[in-house]
Amino acid sequence: VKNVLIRKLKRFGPLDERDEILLTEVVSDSRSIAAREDIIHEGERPEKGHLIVSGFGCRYKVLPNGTRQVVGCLIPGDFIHLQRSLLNEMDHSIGTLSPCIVVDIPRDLVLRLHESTAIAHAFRMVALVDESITREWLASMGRRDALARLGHLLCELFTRYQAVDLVDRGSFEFPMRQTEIAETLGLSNVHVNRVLQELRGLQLIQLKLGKATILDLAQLKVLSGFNPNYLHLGPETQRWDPELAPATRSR
Amino acid sequence: VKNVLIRKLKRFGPLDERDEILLTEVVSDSRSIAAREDIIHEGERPEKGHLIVSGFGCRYKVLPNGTRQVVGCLIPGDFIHLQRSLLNEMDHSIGTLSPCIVVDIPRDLVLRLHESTAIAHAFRMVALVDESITREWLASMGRRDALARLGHLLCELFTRYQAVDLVDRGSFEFPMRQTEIAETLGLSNVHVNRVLQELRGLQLIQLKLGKATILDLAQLKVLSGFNPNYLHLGPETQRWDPELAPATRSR
DNA sequence: CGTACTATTGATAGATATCAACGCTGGTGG
DNA sequence: CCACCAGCGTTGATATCTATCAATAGTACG
Repeated sequence: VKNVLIRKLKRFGPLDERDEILLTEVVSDSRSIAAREDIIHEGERPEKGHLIVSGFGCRYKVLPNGTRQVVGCLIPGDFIHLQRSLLNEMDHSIGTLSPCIVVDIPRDLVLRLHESTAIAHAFRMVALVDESITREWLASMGRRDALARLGHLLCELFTRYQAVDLVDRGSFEFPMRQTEIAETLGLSNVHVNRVLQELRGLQLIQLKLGKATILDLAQLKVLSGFNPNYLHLGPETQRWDPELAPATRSR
Repeated sequence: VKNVLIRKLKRFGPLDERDEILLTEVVSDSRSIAAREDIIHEGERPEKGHLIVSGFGCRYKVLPNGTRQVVGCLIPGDFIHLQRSLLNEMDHSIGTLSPCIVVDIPRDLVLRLHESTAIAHAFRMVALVDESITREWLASMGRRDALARLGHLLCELFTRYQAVDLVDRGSFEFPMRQTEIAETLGLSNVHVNRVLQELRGLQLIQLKLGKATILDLAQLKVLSGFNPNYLHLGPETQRWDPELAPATRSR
C-alpha cells in the first residue's frame, strides 16, 4: 500500500522507484499528536519540515485584537514549510483539530528529497497550490456570503480529500467544531450554526461524528461557485459520481 | 544607482558582484504598460517571469458571481510567478493600476538566476513573504472591521514601499480608486468612501493625486493592529520617524 | 447523575450593502 | 474659450446580513 504522500506527489508527475523508496523512508518515523494541540507556534524558528500523515490540522493566526483566524486546512499528504528554508520565524501557528500522525523531516532529509528532480518539482507544485488555495480563500472571504463560503470550503475539502483518495462514499474527515468553522470563514459561531442548518435543510450535506458527507456535490458547487481549477489537480479529478452518495434522508 | 530589485533582494542576504551584474541584466530590457491593463490573464500558461520595475499592479480574481477580488498588490521590485515553474495555468490575473514598467524574464534567464545560491535563496524568501502577505490579508478579511482593514492595508503598503526605499516624506504611490480599494478589502465602494473619510478626519492619512500620505503611522498601526512581522523584513525596518511627516493640516 | 462542552434558539444591535441622486473634475469638441 | 460629457467621489435613505447576548437543549464522560 502506497502512502498518502506518494499518492499525492504522483499527481504532479511520475516518480521512479528511487523516489518512492525515499518517500517511504520519510514516512517511516512518525509520531502522534492529540487533537487541538500545536505542532508549531508562531514566533518559533522551525528546525524541521513536517508532513501530515493522518488527521486534520490547520494553520491559524491570532490577531492583536485577540480573535483567531484559521488560514489553512491541513489534510493527509500536506506539508508544513518544507520550502521555508528552515530559516525564518513562523508568522502563524499550526495546530491539530483531530488526533494526527505527523512526520518530522530533519533538515538533511529535506535536502536529500530536493535532490530528486521529480520530487523537487512536485514540492514546488505543492507550494504553489498552497498559495493558490490561500488566494481562493481570500476571494471567498471578500466576495462570497456565508452560505457560499461554507459550501465552498466543503467542496474544496471534498476535492482535496478525493485527490488523496480519502473520500468514502461522499464522506471525509471533518472534525471542526462550529466555532472553528467560524474562525475559518470569518463568521460568528452562531451564524455558522444557522448556515449549517440551511445547508442540511437543502439536503446538500450532513455532518456527524467528525465526518462530513456531501449529499449533492453538483448543487453545492453551483451554490458556492466552486471551480476546482485553483487546486491544480488536472482534469482527471472530479470523477466522483453523485449517484454513489448515500440516499438523502429526511433529517 | 542600484535598481529596486537589488535593493530588495539584499534584504535577504548579501549579493556578490556577479549577482548584481546578473540582476542588472535582468532589468535592462523593460517595457511600459498603461494603467489598468492586464499583464497576464487567468487561464494563460505563463511563458516568462515578470518583474515590476515601477508602477503599481495587482493580482485579482473574478468570481463566478461576477464580482472581482484583488488578492495582492504589486509594487516595484515584486516578482510575478518566478517560482511558478512556468508550467501551470494561471488561476488568477495580474493587471496594472498605474502605468508600469515591467521586465519580462525569459525562461533561460530565470534558470541562470536560480544558479546563484544567494539569488535563489532570496527568490525563495520573496515567495514565502508573498504567501505570508496573502495569509495576513485573509486574517484581515476575516477578523478586522472595515476601518482596521483599510488602515492595515495602508500600513502594509507604507512598510513595503519603505523596504524598497520608495517612501518620500510619508508618501508613496497609491493609484487605487475607491472601487478598487473596495475590491481589495471585500467592501462596497460606498463604504470605502466613508471609512476613508473617517481616516482622513482622524488626521491619519491623506490621499491625493495617486499618492497616499501617512500622517500618523503610530496611531494607524494601533488602530489597525498592524504588526510587520509577517513581512519578514527584519528588525532594521520601521525606522521611519513620524516626526518627519508633513504637518497635519485641517482638511 | 452531575459536569462541561458544544449546538441550538430567539431577540436585538450593528455593520455594511444597495439604491439613487448629486457634485466635481478633467477632457473634448464646437 | 466655453459647454458638454464621462468617470469618479460623495451623500442620504433604506435594506440585509451578520454579530452579539442570553438562554436552553444536547451530549459525552467520569
